[in-house]
Amino acid sequence: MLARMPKPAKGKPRRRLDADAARALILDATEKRLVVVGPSGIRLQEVAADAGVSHPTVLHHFGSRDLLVKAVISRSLHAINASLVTAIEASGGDESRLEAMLDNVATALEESGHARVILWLVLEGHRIDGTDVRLTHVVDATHALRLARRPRGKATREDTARTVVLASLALVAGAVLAPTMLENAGLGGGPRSASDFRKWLARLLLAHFDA
Amino acid sequence: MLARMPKPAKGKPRRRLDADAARALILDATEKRLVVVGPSGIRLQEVAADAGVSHPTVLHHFGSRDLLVKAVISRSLHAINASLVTAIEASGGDESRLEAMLDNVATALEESGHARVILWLVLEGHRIDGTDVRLTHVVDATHALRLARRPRGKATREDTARTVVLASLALVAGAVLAPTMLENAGLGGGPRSASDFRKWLARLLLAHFDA
DNA sequence: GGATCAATGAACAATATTGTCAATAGCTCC
DNA sequence: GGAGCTATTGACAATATTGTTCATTGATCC
Repeated sequence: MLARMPKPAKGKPRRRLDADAARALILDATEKRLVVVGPSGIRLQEVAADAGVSHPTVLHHFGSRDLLVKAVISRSLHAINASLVTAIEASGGDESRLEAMLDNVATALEESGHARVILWLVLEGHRIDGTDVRLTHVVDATHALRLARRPRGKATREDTARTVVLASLALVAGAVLAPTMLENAGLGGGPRSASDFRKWLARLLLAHFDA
Repeated sequence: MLARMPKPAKGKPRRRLDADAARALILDATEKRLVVVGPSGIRLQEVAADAGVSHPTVLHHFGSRDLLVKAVISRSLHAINASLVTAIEASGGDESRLEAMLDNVATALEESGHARVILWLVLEGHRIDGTDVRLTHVVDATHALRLARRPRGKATREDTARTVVLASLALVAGAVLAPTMLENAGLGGGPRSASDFRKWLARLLLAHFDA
């Protein structure tokens, strides 16, 4: 007895999207939370509210909170990969434009909070294997350019790989703590300081390539 | 009526520490959690279990979860500062030992998970102002050594500051994602690879100083 | 030994969060 | 218009987490 209270027959209009659109909408909201609070900070109610649905709807489309998180992580990693590839390719093959390339990658990492996502994932112990982020391609391309620029140089691929790793570390970490560190080191604050730092880094790396 | 059920007079021996010892014990347990799961991942029950007390005891000593987290963050930042200072001082003033210094700082950042704590804090939006971490001192010391080494050089303090920032970014970020990145870049995995990378970085920075 | 003080924990309360279920309501096809 | 499908949601359940209360108990002081 006392069957579940039937609805009072109120008429709040209900929108209905097809499954794919709903999933995309929810994933968008989830990704925003991912950037800000990380995987473990994602809350179904907040995601649902941001997406403009109720939280059972989220569960209906993704099965569980865990599956939702996995889905958004997977989608984010693909997006990160794509944005990095385009950022690098947009800089052209001219390595004298290394500065522009660093700027492109840096903005790609900062906007949409991709750098934050990478750090969240690493801190929380999620695996980021070669399927997700491909550094070897960057290394190969960079090394080819380097050899083309200095045909007689005795630059090893190992050296180029380490240079790429250094730049990656600086850009990923820089996206979240360069402001703090630059300010703290006596260099000014603001985006200008970070931009100048990248410019300086580009010159440093080029000088290393030319050494 | 029905007053709270009195204890069944069981006799589990109860240890009793003075407040400072208890606080230290609890802070130790909290810091371990901080390194692994970050500030927002700290749970009173887990901390209490690790410390061997009940969770009301934790609240008794710290007032609230938030105050506990603030206390452990404050203590961790002081510890980080101290360990970095000793790591740098232990490397001596000889800048040809830059490699040793980078190794010392790197191990200081990795052991006890100090690098992880720094990144957790930045990601979760906690302020790390100049009171906590002092880079200007490192910059000043480094610049003085640089000038002493190359008295006629026209190295600016700005350049030295940027070099220090680059090294800091590489070491902090490297502590958590160097293994992934090195492996991903085609350089091997394991601590050996990271150590080689730091050695390479030391040579790069010294070369820059000598340029 | 006895009194006093503080640390401790069992039980409870309150809220947050995830997940379940069944009824409702858009949408498409006929 | 009607039937079928399923996206949607209100209500509920179950657990997790933080915080409170109070009796107990270890330690110190006299």
